[in-house]
Amino acid sequence: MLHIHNSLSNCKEPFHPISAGEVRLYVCGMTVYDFCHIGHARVMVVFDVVVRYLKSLGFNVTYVRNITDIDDKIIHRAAENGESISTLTERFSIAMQEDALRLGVIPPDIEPRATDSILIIQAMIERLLATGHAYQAANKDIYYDVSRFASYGKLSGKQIADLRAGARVDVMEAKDDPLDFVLWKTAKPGEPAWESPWGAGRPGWHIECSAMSTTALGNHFDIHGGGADLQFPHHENEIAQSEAATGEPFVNYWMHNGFVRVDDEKMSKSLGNFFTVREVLKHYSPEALRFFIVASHYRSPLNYSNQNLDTARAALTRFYTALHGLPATGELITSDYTTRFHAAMNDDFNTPEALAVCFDLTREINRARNEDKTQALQLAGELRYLGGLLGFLQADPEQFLQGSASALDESSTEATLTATAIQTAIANREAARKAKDFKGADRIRDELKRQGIILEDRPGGATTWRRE
RNA sequence: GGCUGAGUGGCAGAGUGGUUAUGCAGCAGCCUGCAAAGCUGUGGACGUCGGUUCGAUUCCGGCCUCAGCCUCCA
Repeated sequence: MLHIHNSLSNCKEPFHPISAGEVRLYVCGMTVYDFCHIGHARVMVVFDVVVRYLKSLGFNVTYVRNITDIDDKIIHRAAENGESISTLTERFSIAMQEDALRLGVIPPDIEPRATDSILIIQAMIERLLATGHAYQAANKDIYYDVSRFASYGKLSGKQIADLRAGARVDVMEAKDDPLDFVLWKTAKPGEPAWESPWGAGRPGWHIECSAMSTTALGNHFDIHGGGADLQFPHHENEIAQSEAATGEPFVNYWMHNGFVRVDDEKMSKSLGNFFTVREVLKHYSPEALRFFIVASHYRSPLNYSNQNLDTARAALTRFYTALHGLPATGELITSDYTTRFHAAMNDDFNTPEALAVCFDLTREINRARNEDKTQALQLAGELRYLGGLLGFLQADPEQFLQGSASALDESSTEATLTATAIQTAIANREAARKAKDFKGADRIRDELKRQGIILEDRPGGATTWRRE
């Protein structure tokens, strides 16, 4: 039985979908004005694992992840760059999708954009005005009236009174209450704008997710996810908007992933301490980055460091070394390892524990490979299957082991030996060994090692190689 | 200040009221011409002070430290 930690109750709860056999899931995607950083990668990978696992349990999953392509930062950045908003957002939407693809993230079923959703956003604002949950201020902006939504704060565990006490006063705002938030912003001269009953303007940030999620998934759906920083106010506001506009409960399970940190500080665009996905992928394989993310529980903080990425790479080498020479047989036979894996994943997607099972299975494969090849093949198939549920171990082991970890780093590719050159060196060493010229043989091996090539003499007499 | 969450062995990171997490690194053995890989064994831990208990790293309370949210942010 799958249990999910629900931010609404702050407890693990048994998961029951609204419609048997179906899961409808919405995740807040990114605002496209810059490249994805590791924090974005984490959201994408975490929910990719959630989706893969839900599917493996037999659920028919509808996964929606939006793209925010209009907001103040986008407007500023486009102005800074001297490019149009659509050029900027198109560029970074494509970059984001490329990054996701390289990380092995299965694309969402629906990827709505705010600017394609203006009409449904306006329709939702109309309903909120009609039911008295929103008002037009003196400056023509439309605001949500938080005081009209009794359960405001239920997701973030905040009391309206506490929020008011700590609210920062912004004299420029025309709100009735500092907690009210904008649904429709009147355009200033030169700003992008859409016509509306309330004048030309653009949607506020929160309303787009309410409009897009309920349009794609219905007024009431199963899971809504995103980074922990969105819990308040973004998700709190989404609940307020959606439930006021539809009169129905909005979401049953809220999932929030923890942050990526650098030196124990949150990685974020505003702090400027972020590493972009493409930057990291110059030095590490996408699979290593994915392993690094999955090796921590999704709600825990994740500290970014080269050392942790190196560990991830070493772990993958161990897996692929075990899989090497044990090709897929086509038939999947599962064992107790799969049972244990499921028990871990059923416990709020406990991927570190699931990985521990994979490591145990790996040891079993290594034990079996020389004694019982049939069993080894079977276990290898099981490992590939379980790895697939986490989105890795699907590559050809030889390719993984012989592909340079930094193959994407242009500066290092030119110095890399070709496979043919390595084979030649191995043949020369073999000849030296046959002639008992171990000094000569070792010289060749040391030379290869110096260039990042590790030789392994197999029991049968064959020599295999891999890159460090 | 309010509200969350966290403090585990050299590092990363799960978990549990009494019995092996797991990976990397270390040590020893097997294997090897020597290595590498692999296997076997092994050392090393639960912020702090109290309480509950036959027994707590695990439950409860105080304290200390850290992070996050309360403002754009995944």
